[in-house]
Amino acid sequence: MILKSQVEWALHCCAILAGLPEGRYLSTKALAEFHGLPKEYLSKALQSLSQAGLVHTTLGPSGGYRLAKAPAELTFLEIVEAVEGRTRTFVCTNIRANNPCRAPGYCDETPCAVARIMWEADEAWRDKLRSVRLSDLVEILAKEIPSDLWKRSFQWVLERAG
Amino acid sequence: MILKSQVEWALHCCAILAGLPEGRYLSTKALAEFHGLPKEYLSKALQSLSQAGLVHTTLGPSGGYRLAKAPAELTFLEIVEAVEGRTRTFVCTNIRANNPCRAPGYCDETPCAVARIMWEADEAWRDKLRSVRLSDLVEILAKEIPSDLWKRSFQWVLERAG
DNA sequence: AGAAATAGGGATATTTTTTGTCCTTAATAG
DNA sequence: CTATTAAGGACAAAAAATATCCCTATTTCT
Repeated sequence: MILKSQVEWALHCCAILAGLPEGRYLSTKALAEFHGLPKEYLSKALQSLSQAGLVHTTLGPSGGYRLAKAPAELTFLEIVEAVEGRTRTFVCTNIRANNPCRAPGYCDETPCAVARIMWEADEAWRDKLRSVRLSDLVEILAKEIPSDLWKRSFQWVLERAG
Repeated sequence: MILKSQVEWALHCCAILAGLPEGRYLSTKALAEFHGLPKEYLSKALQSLSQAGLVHTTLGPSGGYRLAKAPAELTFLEIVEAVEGRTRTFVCTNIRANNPCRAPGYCDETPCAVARIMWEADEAWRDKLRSVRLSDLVEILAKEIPSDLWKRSFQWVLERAG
């Protein structure tokens, strides 16, 4: 069970978009080139962000993506779920229903105990992701990325932002 | 990203094995029949439990599986990891290394910040699973499964345990 | 000794998911 | 009018999940 690589891509892209000046847009092409990713496929991840309402888009030359809200209002969970979906990581197929000792028409009232426990763990994972904001990531990056690289990257993005 | 169905199977099988009297064994055949699962494939999940040292096995008629330790000493995490593996759910492909602004030979000192955050969430998931023991599950099941069904199931298993 | 049942594990097949490419359409900027 | 963009559908390739089949060594029972 491994998350799609698109999750990683989306998070890094959002980090870049977080640094974009107000009202400007960055294209799939620029984001793909910056991260060394296949443009067409990255596009699917960005479309997921768009459909989830996390980013705004514009068409035409100088078009592209920008965040739909402030980095402090955008959580990791929102980004992860936009790409990966909201279905729980544990799926209960209710195999207890196959127990040969059960009465034929017997119907369960509560979800399976195994599933409930697994879902609690799933929730713990989501709680953690919900507690981290995009702005937290940007703060960390600003601290640990060498300032010259940080500046050059910022400049690189600005030159390509519509 | 969804866990293998074998995880569900392994958890349910361990719950059954937890009720097995000291020194007795239950076969793949019985476990598969009880849960309505494909015997050959379930066998792979049980082999994973065996390789992880969570269960003991014996060969021959009356052979099968029993827990290698008390249900109170066996955590959900151990079972899940035995089947699903111990690799983290988020894999970092270090796409920051593709940044065109980086100096050619530049080498990162710390893991990517995005990965660190995702791994923390992964740890939260594992922490939760580690906090639940197989005996906790058995307690819950004992409470919510109708007592006649519980007894019949126990009997069913006993009749097939070697 | 022989027959039957078992776990272990290798080989293979099928299905689903992930990853990726290609192309068309509508919108936008210059 | 042209170039560029996002959106999205169709399709292809690769990887992973889900099986199935078969052989071997071991154990139990007769």
